[in-house]
Amino acid sequence: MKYSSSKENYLKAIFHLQQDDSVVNTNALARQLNTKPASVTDMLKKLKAQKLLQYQPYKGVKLTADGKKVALQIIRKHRLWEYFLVDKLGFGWEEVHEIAEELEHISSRKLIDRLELFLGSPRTDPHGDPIPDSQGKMPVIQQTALLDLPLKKTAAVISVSNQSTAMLDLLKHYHIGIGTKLQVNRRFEFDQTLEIAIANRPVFTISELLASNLFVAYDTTTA
Amino acid sequence: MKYSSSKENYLKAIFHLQQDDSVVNTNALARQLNTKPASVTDMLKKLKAQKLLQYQPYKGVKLTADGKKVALQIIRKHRLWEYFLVDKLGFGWEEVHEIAEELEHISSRKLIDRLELFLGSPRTDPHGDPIPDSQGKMPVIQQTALLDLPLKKTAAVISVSNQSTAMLDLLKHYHIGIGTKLQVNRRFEFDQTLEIAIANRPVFTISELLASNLFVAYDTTTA
DNA sequence: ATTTTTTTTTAGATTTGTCTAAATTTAAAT
DNA sequence: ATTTAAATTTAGACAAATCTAAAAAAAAAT
Ligand SMILES: [Mn+2]
Ligand SMILES: [Mn+2]
Ligand SMILES: [Mn+2]
Ligand SMILES: [Mn+2]
Repeated sequence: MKYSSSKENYLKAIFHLQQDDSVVNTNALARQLNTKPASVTDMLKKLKAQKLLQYQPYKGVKLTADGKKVALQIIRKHRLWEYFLVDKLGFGWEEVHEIAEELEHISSRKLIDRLELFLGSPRTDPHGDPIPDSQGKMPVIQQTALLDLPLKKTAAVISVSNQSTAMLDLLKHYHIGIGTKLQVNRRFEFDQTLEIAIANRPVFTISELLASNLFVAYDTTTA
Repeated sequence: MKYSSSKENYLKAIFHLQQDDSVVNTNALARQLNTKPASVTDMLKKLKAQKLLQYQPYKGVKLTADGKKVALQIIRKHRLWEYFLVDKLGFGWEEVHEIAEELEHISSRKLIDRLELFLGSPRTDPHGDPIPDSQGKMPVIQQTALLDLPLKKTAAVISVSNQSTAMLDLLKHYHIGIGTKLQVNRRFEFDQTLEIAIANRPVFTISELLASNLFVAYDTTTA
């Protein structure tokens, strides 16, 4: 029931790359983990021997129920620590990911359950991603792409799908974060740029690329 | 400037075994680290190559200034995390050591400095041991062995030199912890047992072995 | 001063996780 | 249907950290 940091990172990466019941390829994994395809193949054999994933040579890989369970515990730890770093220690949301990559491998179950309580059982991490509960159940958060938001409708940013430092830097520049309330004034046809309005601030425009990575929630009750 | 967990554990163990400028032997280190003497020799050669310690075959080992600096940073992290676990997450002081053994290897400097601030810059950990500051300077805490405490003098427990689970269990049983105020009523000559009095509690006796591992502070101003 | 015991080091293996280079399989293009 | 290209796996090597068994050095005992 105890796996190396390396194995935990593989399981987490596979989980993230695995949409629905699709299969994950060796090269994609190697890219995600900053390693070489040959190393991935080696590790897949070991994880298969531990029944954490299904794997047939050349045919890609998929987590078993056991593998998913482990992955979800790592994700739980990662996101709770991120919340701690931002909410309790005052870190910016763009600097916590790296540190959480280390903290997520601390093994004490009791520690993480108490941490959750201490934090007040938050439902999402600082990037808006849902935090699995201690059973590994991850709440599905209803979200709409910012690109699909009707004009002039106020909505709150609830998650960002790309969390690269470059992207988070840009969001910081615009002062956009999880919970920021905004609306789309108009769409410019020429380059698909969006004009954004935030209360008490001058309007500004953002690129389609940025918008495509922002997800929002808004009141859907019929007026 | 970044060392493996294993190397950090070696440096910390040597630091703890090294009184004043004395030399540490291979066997003592092996015992402390739950490893074999042959493994210790291997590692000492690597640490010497990194100039973290002075080592001549058969002649024992001693930390260099650099080695001490690294050891003190690990000790700082260990004790701050222990404080966090007890003070913020509500752990008992006897259950935090193991978890801190893992947390002490998290590398972010910024994390530990912010943690210290968040905790209010405590001067000692839950076991009464002093916490080195970010420069690695460790405050010396004036302490007296409980065995040397004059009879009927009230004193506060400030540290325990043996932190085995067995010992901490026993202290828990007696409801003795850091900060507990007590006095020694009398010493029994036959087995050197001490009779202890704590306000609002029946008196009880403790063994000489236990007493020899307890350190206290008391008012030394002349009456 | 030898002999015996203890401590420490060396020699040679092992495990885990990684890599490069070469071989193999699968997929795409002609 | 071949040929070419891309993806994946194998073969062999390496670094880190550990171990067992044997050799060597130092310390203790006679
Ligand atoms: Mn990680
Ligand atoms: Mn996150
Ligand atoms: Mn440790
Ligand atoms: Mn402690």
